Amino acid sequence: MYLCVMKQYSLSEENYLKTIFHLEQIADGNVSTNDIAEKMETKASSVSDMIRKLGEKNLVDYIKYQGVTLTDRGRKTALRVIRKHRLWEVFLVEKLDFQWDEVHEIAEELEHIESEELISRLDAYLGHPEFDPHGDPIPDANLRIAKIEKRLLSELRIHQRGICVGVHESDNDFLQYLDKRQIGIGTKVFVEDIETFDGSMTILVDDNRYFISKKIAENIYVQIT
Amino acid sequence: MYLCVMKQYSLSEENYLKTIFHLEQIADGNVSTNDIAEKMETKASSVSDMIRKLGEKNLVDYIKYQGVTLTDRGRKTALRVIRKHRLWEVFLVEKLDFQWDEVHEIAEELEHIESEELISRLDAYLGHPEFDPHGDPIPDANLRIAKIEKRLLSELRIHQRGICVGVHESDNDFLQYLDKRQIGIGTKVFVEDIETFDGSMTILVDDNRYFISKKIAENIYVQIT
DNA sequence: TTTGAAGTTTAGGTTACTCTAAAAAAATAT
DNA sequence: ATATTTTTTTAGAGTAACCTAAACTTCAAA
Repeated sequence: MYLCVMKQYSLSEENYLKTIFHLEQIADGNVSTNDIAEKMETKASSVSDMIRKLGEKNLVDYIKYQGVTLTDRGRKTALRVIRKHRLWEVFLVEKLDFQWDEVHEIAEELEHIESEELISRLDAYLGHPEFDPHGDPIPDANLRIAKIEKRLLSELRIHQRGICVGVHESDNDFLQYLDKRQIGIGTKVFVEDIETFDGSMTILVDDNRYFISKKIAENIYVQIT
Repeated sequence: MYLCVMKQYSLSEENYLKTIFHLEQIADGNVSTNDIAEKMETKASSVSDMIRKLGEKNLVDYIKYQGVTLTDRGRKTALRVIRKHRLWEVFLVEKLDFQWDEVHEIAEELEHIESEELISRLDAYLGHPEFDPHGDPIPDANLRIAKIEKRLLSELRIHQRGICVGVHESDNDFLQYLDKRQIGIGTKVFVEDIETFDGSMTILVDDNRYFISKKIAENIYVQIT
């Protein structure tokens, strides 16, 4: 019996699949060429080329001018990469003491290391974590991914309480902004006041009172408590 | 003050430098195109192309038809890659419980991950190891590499004792051969007899007597005790 | 329903790396 | 010293990924 595990997909292909996966989560329908190009900081023509190729390999369903959707195979491949990315992030933070705003770029590289065995051992070594340092769920070995009841902090009403469970865009500057205020995954927040004019909020975190813009509130996920 | 750490060299360039470094260790003079081609399992013409390019980038000194030597810059780059490779091997064996014959291929990929910070933290996490699982010395942060008094087991004379400190070629089959006989780094061996005809040896390891061919003995490094 | 703008694809070119085949240089044997 | 073999380089071409510019669809406003 032969179990040939060879290089399946190129670095570039994996990155496209990952991006398409993320865009599918937001825009419910087909993902457009332009959206992919923007997210990947490349040109639409390059994207066109690549999705044709991904189509031929049965990783996406693609009709010209109509955008793409991942096939089952494509989605699984994307999830495998995302699993690796998030596990490495946990490793970097938990074992190597990186800050949560320092790990994304490194994990972008590590996520393309091939070995299945490596990932399964890493997963065990980390104690099968369910969430990465930004609160995003980690697909398990069967690529099943937890869905949690979360909503944006900006959706909370006055005097509601919540626990911070994640961030929307993990931009480094934003993560540092949170760090400075000691806001992280698990932090309890209380909405003291909401400015109806611009949607900005006054929140209580531990014994501190912070004034945050709507844009900030739209970037933090909470679970209502 | 700006410290711009950008992608210095391509995966392919790094692999060439590493190979040239290893070949320089063996053949004392210039390294030939053909030797590089053979070691890298590629064609001499590809090598010619690449060393011209490495020459232009001041990573090797290259005179046509005369082979190459690494420049200081080239050697440092090679050592940086080797440092990463060996540290990752330690990680895989010590933390993820891989066997010493399972780590080479994975480390071949991991060695190209960029971040200096990552390596410095990994190094600290592993306790600044001096040797990798095969007994090869790990260059330190300043790229200094330990030299140890080692010689091939085949060079020992009858009735001499030694401690196994490394292997010459870490071929997987060979490593498994050693595993089966419980021979590893630190194992004490005693040369009971040498067959003058073919150089094969009878050795004592713990309470076991093994008969090994000259080829095997030429692949094991020992320190005489 | 046309028409212009926006979005998408195609055509053709660039770069990095690889290859085969042929030419050139160096080493070796006669 | 010349001929033959080996080694090395060059020439020319292929592939993957990217780009610009031009052509083609689609969509939406007039």
